Amino acid sequence: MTNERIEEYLETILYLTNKNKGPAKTNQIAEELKLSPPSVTEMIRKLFGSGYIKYTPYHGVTLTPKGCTEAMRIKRRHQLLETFLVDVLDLDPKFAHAEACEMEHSISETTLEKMCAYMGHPEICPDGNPIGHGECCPTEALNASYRDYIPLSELKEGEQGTIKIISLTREIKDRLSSIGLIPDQEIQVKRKLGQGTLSITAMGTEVAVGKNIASKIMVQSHGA
Amino acid sequence: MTNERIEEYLETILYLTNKNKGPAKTNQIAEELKLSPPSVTEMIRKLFGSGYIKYTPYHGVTLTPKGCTEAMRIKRRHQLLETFLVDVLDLDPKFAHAEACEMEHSISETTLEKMCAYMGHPEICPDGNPIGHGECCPTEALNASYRDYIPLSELKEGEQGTIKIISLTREIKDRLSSIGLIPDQEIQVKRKLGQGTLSITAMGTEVAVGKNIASKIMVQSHGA
DNA sequence: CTATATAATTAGGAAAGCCTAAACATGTCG
DNA sequence: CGACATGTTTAGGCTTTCCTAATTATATAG
Repeated sequence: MTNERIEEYLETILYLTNKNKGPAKTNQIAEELKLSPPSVTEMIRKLFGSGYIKYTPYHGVTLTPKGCTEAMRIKRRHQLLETFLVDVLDLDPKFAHAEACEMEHSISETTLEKMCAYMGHPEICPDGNPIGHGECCPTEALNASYRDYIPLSELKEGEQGTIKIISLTREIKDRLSSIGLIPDQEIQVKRKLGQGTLSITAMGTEVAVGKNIASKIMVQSHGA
Repeated sequence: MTNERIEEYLETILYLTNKNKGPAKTNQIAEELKLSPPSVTEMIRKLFGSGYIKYTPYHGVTLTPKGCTEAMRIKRRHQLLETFLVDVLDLDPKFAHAEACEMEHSISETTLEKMCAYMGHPEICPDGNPIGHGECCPTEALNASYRDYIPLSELKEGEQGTIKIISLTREIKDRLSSIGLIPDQEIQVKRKLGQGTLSITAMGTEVAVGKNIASKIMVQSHGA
């Protein structure tokens, strides 16, 4: 089982190789993790020795299939935790992200699965990114779907979309259906009333949607 | 802020001084934490240096007010987490205890409070112990109330009790009231149907209560 | 093609926690 | 009272992960 520090490095390397569309550099990793470059070089050697990364001195690092599988596993934990913290416990998204970073290393697979089940197996994160399933090396397609889903509160006036209530708890689903909104429903934004509060048409009827809930309903935009 | 290892030691010392009704011995701590005695001696010196414990070489350790406050804070986190894992996520109580041990060090105060609120500010743990509030050095009274509350599933045939649904989630409260059970209600066990399933009378009417839910309803027993 | 800026690595060392083996206290039993 | 079993501490060492300072490799601009 990988330990906490190794997990942190692998996660960062996954993030950077995706961002770079190429190897992660020593200095980048150091900056990301707020460490000195020599510390990173040292750990790189260790990760290489354990078969998690490919590594050419002076040229940077990419994940091996083994390392990528591990990194994706951690990313999934992070995303599920983040989703749970935001959707169930109603934490501030930014705070939830930081908290998930802390918790993702100590939570067990069992507990994570229970959380996942409790939320109804969400497929997207509060930040709009799809939640992985441990598959190896994220494909272009997966990356392309980034931000496919956005919170309802971010739709512009006049814009249309489809509701995707994939990641919400029973509680929020209930509140939603009580105001007449259901998954896969076509909606159009009428007016933005400020601070995320808006007035939309759904199935021909006009509905007001409050700030808190609007930021939690993920929609797929179809433009104006 | 205390670190993870210090928290673990303080928690153990609180547990042992309570159990001993006297100082915690080096070997006890070592055994509890599965460490060698010299490692414990070393950490004891550190804790003493930071003012968390009183320490006389060869005689053992007690908590100072500072140490006790800290230990109680950690104990509360542990208990709240354990309650959350059992009552909300439906984890096996034994597993939840172990998991809480891992998570209690990384979860933030903010998240913990959100969990607490989500559960409706529970006052007892799934194990029947009262959840502390960070008060210093547990009193006799606090210890005396251990196991005042037991799961409904443990009431014997013919025994009476009062329902204390202090630590349950909305979900379970709903399931409860749907079968006609409410907090502070007087009940009497009619028959035990095996495996925790039982038939009880509440407000004059007979109700069947299933295994899962019976083990989560805490009651104060009044005897047969 | 060389001088130089930038990036990465080596060298050497520190702190935290852990270990084993050996020395040392303490309380008890004859 | 003294010897011994038990429990505790000292001595010395190991691993992990981090650091700074100095060195070396690479890429680029003139």
